[in-house]
Amino acid sequence: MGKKQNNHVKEITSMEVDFPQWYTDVISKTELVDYSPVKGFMVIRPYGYAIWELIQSAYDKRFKETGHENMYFPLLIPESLMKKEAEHVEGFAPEVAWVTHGGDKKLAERLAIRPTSETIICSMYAKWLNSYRQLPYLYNQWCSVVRWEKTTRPFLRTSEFLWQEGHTLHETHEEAQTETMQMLDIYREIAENVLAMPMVVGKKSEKEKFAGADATYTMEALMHDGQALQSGTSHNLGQHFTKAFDITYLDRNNEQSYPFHTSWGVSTRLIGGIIMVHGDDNGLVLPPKIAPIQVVIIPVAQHKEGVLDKAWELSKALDKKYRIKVDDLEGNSPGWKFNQWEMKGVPIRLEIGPRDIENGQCVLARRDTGEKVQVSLENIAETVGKLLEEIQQNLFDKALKMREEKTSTAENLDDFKKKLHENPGFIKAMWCGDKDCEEKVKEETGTSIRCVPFDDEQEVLYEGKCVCCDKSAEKMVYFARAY
RNA sequence: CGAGGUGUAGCGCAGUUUGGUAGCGCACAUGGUUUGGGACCAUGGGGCCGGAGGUUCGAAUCCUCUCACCUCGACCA
Repeated sequence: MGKKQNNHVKEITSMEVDFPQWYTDVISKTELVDYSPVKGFMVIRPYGYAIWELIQSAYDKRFKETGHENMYFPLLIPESLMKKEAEHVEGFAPEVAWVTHGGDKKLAERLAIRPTSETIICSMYAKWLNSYRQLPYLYNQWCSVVRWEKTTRPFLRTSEFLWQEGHTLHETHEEAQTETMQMLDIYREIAENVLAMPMVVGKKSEKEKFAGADATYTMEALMHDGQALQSGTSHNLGQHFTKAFDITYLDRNNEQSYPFHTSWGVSTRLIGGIIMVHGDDNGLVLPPKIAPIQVVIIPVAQHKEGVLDKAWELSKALDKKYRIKVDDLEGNSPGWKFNQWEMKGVPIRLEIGPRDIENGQCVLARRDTGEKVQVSLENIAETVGKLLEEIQQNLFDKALKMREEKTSTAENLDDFKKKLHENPGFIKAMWCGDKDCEEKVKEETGTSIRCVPFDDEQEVLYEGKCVCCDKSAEKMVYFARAY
């Protein structure tokens, strides 16, 4: 695996040596993003955007299968609307960007650039909803939102990010709860099956929940450096917003009622997760299902008779089912191309040269293991298909193994600090449920409660007490440092 | 917002201590030889040194201010 020291080649910093630098190197050298002229705002380049489009379509498909429709609301929200739900304003106030002028003229009322759209959407739902017959409302929008962040990192925390936000209304609290859980499930399903990122799911603590929610549920992934990434949240908003926005309808008993409300979102942050979960010292490793290029065909000795023709012939045999690229650029050696596409995380490299053509075979190299095999050109589509599936599965398995290796159990604070220091990652511990303890742990260890697993995934780790105090422990929770 | 760091060609850097008007590698362009793990030769184009002010005969280099970006903390998807 040793890389040649070559001064004209841009190297990626080793992730062991300097993880943040590794991340910055990877995202810029693979041309996923670039920094824009405005602080905190990133340009998503074609290769990065292609990944987003694939993530988007995987989620969008499931949203639609579960009855949701897409819509679009304006970017700007009047200040008066923003202020209607008290907790919500308070939570978002510090990071809202405001439009104050139209041309040279000062506006009568400031307009918020949406940090999230609950308020404006509720204001419209209030106009539209009259009867229980219209419920449930199952709507979603794909858009970007702006939150004026102090420190930013591409994909993980930017002042503008792309996401989807679902906003639904229901007749009953139970129905809203079912919806909230259904969407969390879909989030996890796509994250695990498509992005190959194993998730820990559960409920947020009161301290960590969304501003204005009854309850927030989350999926959390563990990165290579042992930090957790909140990867998607689903909120049961109860009637906080529907009351604040006076959304009423005539219910089955012919009485005016407030509906129950949910919202849920995933964002371009997922791309950051994919990079940090699967990546290695050679760069990106993309799960086949969201790789913009699944197979890159590299002709070897492409000037020789028949090589390029064969490469294109193979491309045609594969491109009905898979995303294929033939790298026939002259002037770059095959070796250079191997390294380039490895860095960009393409799952399979197909090498085809005179020798292969003579033998009716080609070489397949997989990105996840580096393994190279010679395979027959007959049934190449089938061979490639199987290998892509294998890679997809292997990436999930590897990520799960990594997470398990980086998950420890702690019985008390000293134990906690020791484990965290020795093996940064998730710390499972029992918790009494008090905010004081939650804050104390945070202060002393720098970790927060990432989630409280659901009952069916609860464990009794050890007999007795809260990790932080003498009270009896109510729940097992996951702690970690987080992005 | 607190601490540290960096701004010189598209990218990576040298030059700054000891001021004299900008250099290297890669990339790019053209021609040729190459091609199974980051090829080579030749020729060529491209920067006023983040910005402003000051000191000086003269500033990338010294001084002052400022801006941007990166990293680490505190806060948040």
